[in-house]
Amino acid sequence: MTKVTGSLQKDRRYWLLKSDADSFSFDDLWNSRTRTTYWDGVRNFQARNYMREMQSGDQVLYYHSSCKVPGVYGLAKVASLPYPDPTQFDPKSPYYDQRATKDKSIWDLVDIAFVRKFANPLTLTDLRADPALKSMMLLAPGSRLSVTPVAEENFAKILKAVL
DNA sequence: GCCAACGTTGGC
DNA sequence: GCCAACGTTGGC
Repeated sequence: MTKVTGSLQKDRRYWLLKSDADSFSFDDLWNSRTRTTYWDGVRNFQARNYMREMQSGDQVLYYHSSCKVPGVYGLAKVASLPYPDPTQFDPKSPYYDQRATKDKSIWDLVDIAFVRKFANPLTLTDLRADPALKSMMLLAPGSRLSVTPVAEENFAKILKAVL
């Protein structure tokens, strides 16, 4: 019997990350000293599981939610392997999780680095207007996941539309 | 600010 | 393991 589990894992190298524009926008990332941030505070298991699949260099669409014009505002990339989210251990953090121990991290994160800003965002309306993008997880009815994989062809289409 | 959709929690 | 209650998300 050959064990094939590992090789069957889908090769996802493109992602969409949602950020509440009020808390940390793409401009905040641009204006930060290192132009890199750690994506803390993910507290949804499915989102976490996607994050655990991330590899350094994966490309990231940076999406603003809960704002006047929701949409993709810039391009970023994964700049680390997944590692424990330190806020889960901090009783003073709103993201504190008392179930987590240093030996058993429940919530993981990756570093995200700025790549480039778009002259104009590709808005949610734009995304919905393109039938080719209909399969995007972001656009699924009722979808609230803050971390979703993006198919390579969709990623290419979005970049082409915006650059 | 509203509200529909979703995830999580906890009583049973 | 069901499911009601609750909290959160996020577009509008």
